[in-house]
Amino acid sequence: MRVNIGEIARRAGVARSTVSYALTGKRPVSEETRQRIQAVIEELNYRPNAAARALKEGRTRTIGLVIPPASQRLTDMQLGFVATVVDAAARADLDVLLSPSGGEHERSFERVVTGRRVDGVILMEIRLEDDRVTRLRQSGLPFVGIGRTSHPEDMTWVDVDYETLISQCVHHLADLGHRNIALVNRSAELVAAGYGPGHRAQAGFTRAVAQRDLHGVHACCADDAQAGLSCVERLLAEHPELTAIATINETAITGMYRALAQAGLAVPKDFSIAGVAAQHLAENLDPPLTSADVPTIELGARAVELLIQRIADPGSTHRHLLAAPPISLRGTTGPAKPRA
Amino acid sequence: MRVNIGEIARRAGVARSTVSYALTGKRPVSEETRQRIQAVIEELNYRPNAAARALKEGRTRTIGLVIPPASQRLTDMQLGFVATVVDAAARADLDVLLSPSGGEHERSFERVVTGRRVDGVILMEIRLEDDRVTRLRQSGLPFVGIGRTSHPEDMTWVDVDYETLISQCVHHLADLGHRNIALVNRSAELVAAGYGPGHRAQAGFTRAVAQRDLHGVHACCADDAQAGLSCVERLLAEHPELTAIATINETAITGMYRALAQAGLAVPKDFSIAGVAAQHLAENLDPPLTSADVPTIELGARAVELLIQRIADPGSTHRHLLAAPPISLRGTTGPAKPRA
DNA sequence: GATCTAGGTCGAACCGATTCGGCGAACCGG
DNA sequence: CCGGTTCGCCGAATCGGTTCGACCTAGATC
Repeated sequence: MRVNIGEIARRAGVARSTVSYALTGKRPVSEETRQRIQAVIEELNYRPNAAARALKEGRTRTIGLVIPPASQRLTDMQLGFVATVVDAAARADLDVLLSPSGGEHERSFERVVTGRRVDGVILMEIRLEDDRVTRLRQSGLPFVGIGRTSHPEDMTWVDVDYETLISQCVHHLADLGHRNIALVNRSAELVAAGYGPGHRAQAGFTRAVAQRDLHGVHACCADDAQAGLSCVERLLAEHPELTAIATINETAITGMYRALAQAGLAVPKDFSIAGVAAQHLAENLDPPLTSADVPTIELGARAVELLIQRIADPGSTHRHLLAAPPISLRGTTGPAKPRA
Repeated sequence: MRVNIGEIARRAGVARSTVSYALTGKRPVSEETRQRIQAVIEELNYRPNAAARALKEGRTRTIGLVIPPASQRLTDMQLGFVATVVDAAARADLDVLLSPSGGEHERSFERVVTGRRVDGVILMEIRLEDDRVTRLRQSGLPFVGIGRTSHPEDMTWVDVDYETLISQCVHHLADLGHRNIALVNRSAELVAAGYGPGHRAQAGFTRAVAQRDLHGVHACCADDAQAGLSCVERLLAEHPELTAIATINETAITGMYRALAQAGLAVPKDFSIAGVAAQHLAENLDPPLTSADVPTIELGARAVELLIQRIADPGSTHRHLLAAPPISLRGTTGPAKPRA
């Protein structure tokens, strides 16, 4: 049942190399022979064995996509990245090997990196100090980060400019008269582990707060609605002066809404909230969130594009793309109104 | 820079085969030699080339996961399946090759199926009549469906028993006194294309409505919040007698909530709603949805398990798993109250 | 008409692993 | 001391492609 190139060659009455050339077009083959070969191929529904080809060619036509451990749910933004990476890769006739990293999944990452299973890697959820980056670098495998480390010059990446975006959120709120603003970050563990967006958002927040001479509160919050609810409950109780929230924690937003509603605060009349989120999520919240819509589609596609370039020319200089989309006003921010 | 088994053998002063045996343990190797080999391997950080191994062994230690085209957003439930499949596969030291199918991505599916890139396939989003199933069957590649066709006996699958579950939802609502209930299905195109859950949910709905002598309305609704909103607006206008909704459309639920709120209907006081959804989603909605929580973790893990069995013994009899989890009451259903 | 060129094809080497048959040395019992 | 095992290792074949050098034939060139 296993049909290989030798079988095709035999039935077509030619050498194996001729079949190969007919397929790849790397040397001319007479029209007549080509058609004979093609007929046999279609009759037997032959496709070259990917492993054999990979072995000889030294490349697998596959890229690795390293995602956060699957057990922890992906955020909407991460999901957007995965979807567009897969999409862009398929468009370039590349397959995508999914590899959860972190925790118990070290083996998977190792296999992908050192087993030459892929031609290159796209790395998500990068930490400021990230040993996966170190591993990839020393392995010589081309890779592109969605996110960047604290020394981002000597690697290729695309990233969201959380620092600027959160800063813009704060300025926007300040323009509306808010003086007491909280930043709801992602989980304390994630931030402690050196999660880049967490740190950069905090930096942008601190900067903007200082520039506008505001009072800022920083809070970490686990990635689920329940955590968002209790986090905002606590903030409201401990900081009665707060009138607005800026956040990068997509997953907790519905919980935040709930906490505000339970506290009798209407959005945006009594309380404002703005953030950085996937457009899809922001639009589908109730009410739709005023947010900087992260262009996951463009970033994901660009990441694949950059990776393809790196694979083609591993020595090329590193390129970067830092996205800072404008804030879309969707009505969750309004003039400041001191709380009762 | 490329270190292969020959290099290891040379440095360790043994034959290549000996290195191989030391690695796989398929033949005894003296402790002394083993350690010498091991030392060299660690020094050079050697890992066997996956393509070469796959070529010789005839298997890739990789499974394919065929997902709906990436451009269309995955539902929470689908995302849950992907996550748990990846997780379970990693646990079994299998890699996962992601392949979007449908639309423009036919090539990707073909590559995966006929190029022997994978040892087996998990197929999501199966239609009642599905040519991908036909293709897989004729290719002889082991596969497991998450979902099933209209002739489900001769394939291996796990699935959610939408028919029973929606029927239970209707009975639950009828028990609460509701007499006029709508089923909000997924998109008309999806149902028209023979999307199994859509048809089976409709069948269960029709059955239960008949059994309890109710008045039932069936509506299709695209997979987003906006569509949910307009769908329910329309239902409320055209069918003023409705007091409850049963649904399998996860993505549209927030929109439905919004429509009810805009119509001045409180849930569950004035209007009830129940459905089939991923537990994570149901719990995080506001208010949390009374729903049959699909055990994505168990189903995903079982699908991988069944696939591993099929790969090991392709001739084994087909097994099935039909999940019908109990309904979790979360407070979106209450006694019927005729609308004003 | 001899030489050159280009098209078309073949045969063999090669990619990096696994695996089978076999061989020498050590060991054993009789 | 000899025949038979067992242990440890080696060499070669193999998986299914790609690719390089070589060869043959026709047609073009001078």
